[in-house]
Parts: sequence; structure tokens; C-alpha cells
Amino acid sequence: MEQIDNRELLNDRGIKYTNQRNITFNILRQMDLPITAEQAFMKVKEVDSSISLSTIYRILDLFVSKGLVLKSNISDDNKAIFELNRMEHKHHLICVKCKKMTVVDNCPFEAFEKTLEQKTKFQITAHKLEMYGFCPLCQEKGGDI
Amino acid sequence: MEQIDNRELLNDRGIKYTNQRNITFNILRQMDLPITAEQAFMKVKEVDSSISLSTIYRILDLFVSKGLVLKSNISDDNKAIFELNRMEHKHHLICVKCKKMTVVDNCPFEAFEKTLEQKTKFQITAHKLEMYGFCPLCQEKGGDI
DNA sequence: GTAACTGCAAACCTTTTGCAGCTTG
DNA sequence: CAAGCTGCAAAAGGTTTGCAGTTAC
Repeated sequence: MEQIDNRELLNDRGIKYTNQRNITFNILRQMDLPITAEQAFMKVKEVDSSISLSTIYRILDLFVSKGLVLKSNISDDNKAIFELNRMEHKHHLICVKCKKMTVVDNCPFEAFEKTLEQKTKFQITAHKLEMYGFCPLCQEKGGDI
Repeated sequence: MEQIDNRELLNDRGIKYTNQRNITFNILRQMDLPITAEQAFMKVKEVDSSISLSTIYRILDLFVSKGLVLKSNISDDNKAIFELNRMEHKHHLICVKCKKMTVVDNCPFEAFEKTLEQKTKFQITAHKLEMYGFCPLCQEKGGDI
């Protein structure tokens, strides 16, 4: 994998540069879907085999605390997933059978949120929308869930 | 707490009646927001102090597998939450500061989902929408998150 | 050189499981 | 009585932490 140097970008966010942080950031940047800590660990390991899982957790948490990365989790699965915060607004469509995720970039929400803010007096800062169903392949295969 | 007998309801779903299942079901029915297994455990314990946490997990899993209960989790929190499946369509608004949840019963989605099904060829069976922000109280209090 | 980062192993927390004993129908 | 539910304790994931050694500036 091409190792871009993100020193400046990390520094700007108040993150001290280290090689492993740089690698982790590059991994996240080239992913177009969220990954688990374990998956990040495997990927980073391909570039620096000395990395430990706890360091991955520490790096991911740091990135999250600096707003660089988004942490969430999919329904009924006790693992966190992480993705680069691209400041784009997007959602996911997740197959309940094979768990494949597909990106949905349309979001039909702004209007609804405004109404809701007025109604509830909440100050809404984010929302998360996931749709679940059967992906085309799993529909073909048929059978039970 | 009033202990309604849900024997018939449980039997109809193919769930063998036991006292603890009945209590657990009553707890869930009187909750209007999702609770964790631990919270359910505490609540059931008030009625039957002999209940064990593993039984709570087994009961909740059973209810989920029979479609009686919905299991999910809120962002960035590694615990499952459970709520009665009331067959109503609703969403939650969650305060990022105090984690208070508020129910939102409006859902602006059906139309969008149809379009998306055509575009992606997914067969959408469910969706989950959560909005995050500051509840009125936490806005008043101000300060950092 | 110093403050901060990292690897390792152990701890932690939520959830699951094996087994012996107890309930329900 | 048989099937299957339950308590307990132990195991199993995922995640966090303490500490000694290493790295970045």
C-alpha cells in the first residue's frame, strides 16, 4: 500500500506523528466502509508487523477524540466499527444475511430534522440511519436467514 | 409492579411459560424505552430475587428470536439494548451528553426507501434511525461535552 | 532529554455456555 | 415423567489498562 505522509494533517489536529498512526490513517483513508479494530489491526500489520492490537485501539480512540474518525456499531453486533470522518453525509444499507454493507449517499433528512428540533427542543448534532435487508446476491440464493 | 399473566401470549409465540419469562415480559411492556440486559436484570430481581443474569440473557434472546423483542445498540456503547416489539414504527433522539433517549414517532421514510430499493436492488426489511444532539436540559447547563 | 507512545500481559465488562438440579405441563 | 428451564461458575469475546522499554522532536 502506498504510504502517504500525513504528518501535517495529524499535527494540525493536535496528534503527535508516529509511524503507526500514519499507517493507520492511510488504511482508514483507503477504506470506503467502516472496519472493526481487528480488521484495522490486520491491515496495519501487513505494513508494520510489530503493531499490537491495544495500540490500534489507542490510535482509533485518539482519532475519534480528535474528530478524525467516526465510531459506531451495527445492530446486534458487539463490536465497534470505525471509519474516516470524511465530512460527507452518508448512510449504510446492510444485508441481514451476509452483513455486506453498501453506501447510500443520498440523505432525505434536513427538513425533517428542523421540524423535529422545533418540536423537541433538542439541538440535533448528528444522525445515524441504517437500512437492513437482503442484498441482491442473498435474494438470489434464497433460503433461510 | 402489577403482574399480568401473559401465558397465552407467550404460548401463542411458541414460548413455554415460566414465571421469570412472564415477569421479564411485564417489565419490557411497561418500559417505553429500550433497556440493557443489566437493567432488565435489576428490574426482574425486584419481583423475583432468585433470577440470574444469564437467565435474563437467555430470556431476552428467546424473545428476540420469536420476534417479541427488538435488540439493538446505541452508538459507541458496547452494550445491547432491548425493547418490546410494539410493531410501531419509531425512532430515538439521544442526548450525546446525558444519554437520555426521547421517542420520535414520526418517520419520513417510506418514499425514500422505495426509491432506494429500485436503485440498489436490495430488499429492504427494516431501518434504524437515531438522532443525536443535546437535550434541552444539557443545553441549559452548557459547558463541555 | 523528556514527554509521549508502544508491546505485552493482565484486567475488565458484557455476553455465552456446560452442567447439575429444578419446573412446567 | 420428560423436556426443557434455571443458577452457578467458568469461559469467551471485545476492549482497556499498568508498566517497563522505546520513539519523536
